[in-house]
Amino acid sequence: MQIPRSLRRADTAFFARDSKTLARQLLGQRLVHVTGGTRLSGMIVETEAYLGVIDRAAHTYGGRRTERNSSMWGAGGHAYVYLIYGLHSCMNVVAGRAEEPVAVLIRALRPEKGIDRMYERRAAARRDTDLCSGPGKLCQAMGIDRELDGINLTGDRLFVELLRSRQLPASSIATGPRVGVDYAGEWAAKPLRFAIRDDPNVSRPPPEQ
DNA sequence: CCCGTGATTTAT
DNA sequence: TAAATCACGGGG
Repeated sequence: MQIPRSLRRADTAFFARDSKTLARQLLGQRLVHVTGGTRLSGMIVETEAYLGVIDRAAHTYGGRRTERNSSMWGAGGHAYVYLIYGLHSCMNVVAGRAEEPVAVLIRALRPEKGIDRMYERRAAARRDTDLCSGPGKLCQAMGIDRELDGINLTGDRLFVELLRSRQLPASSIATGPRVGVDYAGEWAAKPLRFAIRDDPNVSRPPPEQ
């Protein structure tokens, strides 16, 4: 089968931008994990931007630099994967440049390849929209865990395929406050969550603006 | 609504 | 060294 010429991989330059722009730019692109000789993939339909040292909701707020968040301090184009609530992995795409600890949380995918494998990994899922409709769910379905923390996203294991060269029109992007950051004061309300409007795989539709 | 679950962070 | 926290998900 012919691979479309337009299908290129996101490179270092693609990731080296501010996290808010990258969060929008990632919508409609494809996340791929090659594992155990098989390919699992899904189209990114929901993201959140984390703005680094100024952002009270970010793990790097105030310049915090710990063993857990060290991937966020590296160059853009690497993964930041961490465990939350002792149970669930969450995957971020590190944006910007080294020493600028900004990232984009991947919150939901539309499952594409390896859907049968995803069901095997996620016993609780009843339909396709249960597979990747949340940051923990998609990591479980895609087999992404802390072993992949710090991995280079321009390599051959975990990467982004660009399905569109332009970002989606603003009219098809829903925005809203980020999820689960109520502790973050004024930063909790900022519209830093982005989703493809009306996509059934979104973890929860952002409130109407 | 509540609760599991445990690494990480922060307080003492 | 101890306590609190937590970018979540599943089951009532």
